Amino acid sequence: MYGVQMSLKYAVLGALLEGEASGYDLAKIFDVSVSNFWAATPQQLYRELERLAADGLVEARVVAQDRRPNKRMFTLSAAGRQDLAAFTAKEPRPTAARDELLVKVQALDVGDADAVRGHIAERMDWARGKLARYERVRIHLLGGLSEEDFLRDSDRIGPYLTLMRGMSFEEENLRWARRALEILDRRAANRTVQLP
Amino acid sequence: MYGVQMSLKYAVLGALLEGEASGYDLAKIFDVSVSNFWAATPQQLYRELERLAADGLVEARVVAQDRRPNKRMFTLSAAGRQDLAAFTAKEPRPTAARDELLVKVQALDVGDADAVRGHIAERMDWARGKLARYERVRIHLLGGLSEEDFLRDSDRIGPYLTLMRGMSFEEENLRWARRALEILDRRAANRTVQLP
DNA sequence: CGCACCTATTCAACGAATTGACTACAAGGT
DNA sequence: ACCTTGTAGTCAATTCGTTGAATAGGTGCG
Repeated sequence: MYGVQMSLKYAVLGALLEGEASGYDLAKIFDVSVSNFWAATPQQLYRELERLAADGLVEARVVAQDRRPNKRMFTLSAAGRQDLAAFTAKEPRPTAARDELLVKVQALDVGDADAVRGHIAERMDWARGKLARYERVRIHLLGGLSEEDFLRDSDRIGPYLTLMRGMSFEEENLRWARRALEILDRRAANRTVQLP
Repeated sequence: MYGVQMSLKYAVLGALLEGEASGYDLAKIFDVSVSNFWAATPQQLYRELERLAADGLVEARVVAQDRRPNKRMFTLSAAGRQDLAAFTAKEPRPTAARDELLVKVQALDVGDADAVRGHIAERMDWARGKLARYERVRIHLLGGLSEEDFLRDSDRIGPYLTLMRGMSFEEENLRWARRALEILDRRAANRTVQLP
């Protein structure tokens, strides 16, 4: 039935902990937060929801709307919740990184260093944008509480912890990129001096 | 011929900038450094090398060994080097994250919080090990020079920049994990006090 | 008035990735 | 003699991921 690469399944079940959602809703939720640690396209989500429904891990109902296409809303079933809980106890497999920018950085010395410089600068813009969106999500999660109170009293801190991770990841991205640009610029300056 | 997801191709070509290597060698190189930004299994590498050779981007020669199976050694061809250089100029696609640990952290509140705590602690051990190995690679890359001298004078800084990224990524991992454990432990302590 | 974008999903096709099993031989230890 | 680990790969099956396109009405903008 399922391969070993089944985290998408649990990423979806985990997202449904927030409440009932359509495939379209999930696509948006993934876009703003889940994609930070598990990216998925809408097609993947629709397919996965189909399977989860077939396996009884989610319950589906069709909601007719006027002025809009029908939508199917999904909720976590008791079996789904149990499956998700059991999943948390199993060893996670190590992270598999996939960053095309770094493939380009690796080859920078035989390639177009200026273009790569540009890519790094764009990555910084992207990271700043992501951080701003994360900060909004954070405010929303806290719901008026201080971080300390929230983390002590809330009965649902998982999403906050993963959000913290997303934020510090992007901050780290920025730090690295700043340093890399500094290094590239210093070298570019040296080159122009040494080649009259 | 090729899809749009072609970074593995360039990760391999980039790794061959270091010199001639067999599929087996590449698997080891990926394991210690490249996998930090582009993970690949040996099977993927063998398949990719086959294709690269067919396309004339690498040159292959069979080396007969006694007491060992034959091996095929690959070198970057002029065409391969050009292709790699052209690749660096193109827009990189955004990073796609895949971290199963964070899927578990997200669902921690309905799952086995102690087990997840354990997974985070293991991730810290892993990160510390990775950092130690990176530090050895760093010393090797510097070849006796100070970082400043190396970054100013070397004609190949790409690998150093990606290594920096790998190191700061793991350091960030550690910082996040420490904070997460702190939070989980504080909550666990509160629970035992409040449930007599 | 028209055009582009948003909601909401489905389908088809293809390419990429993952897993497990299998082949061989060598070196080193118990 | 046996077992494990390391070298150096290949093959087949299946799952996963990606892209493009089709459907179909609604909303906002100039």
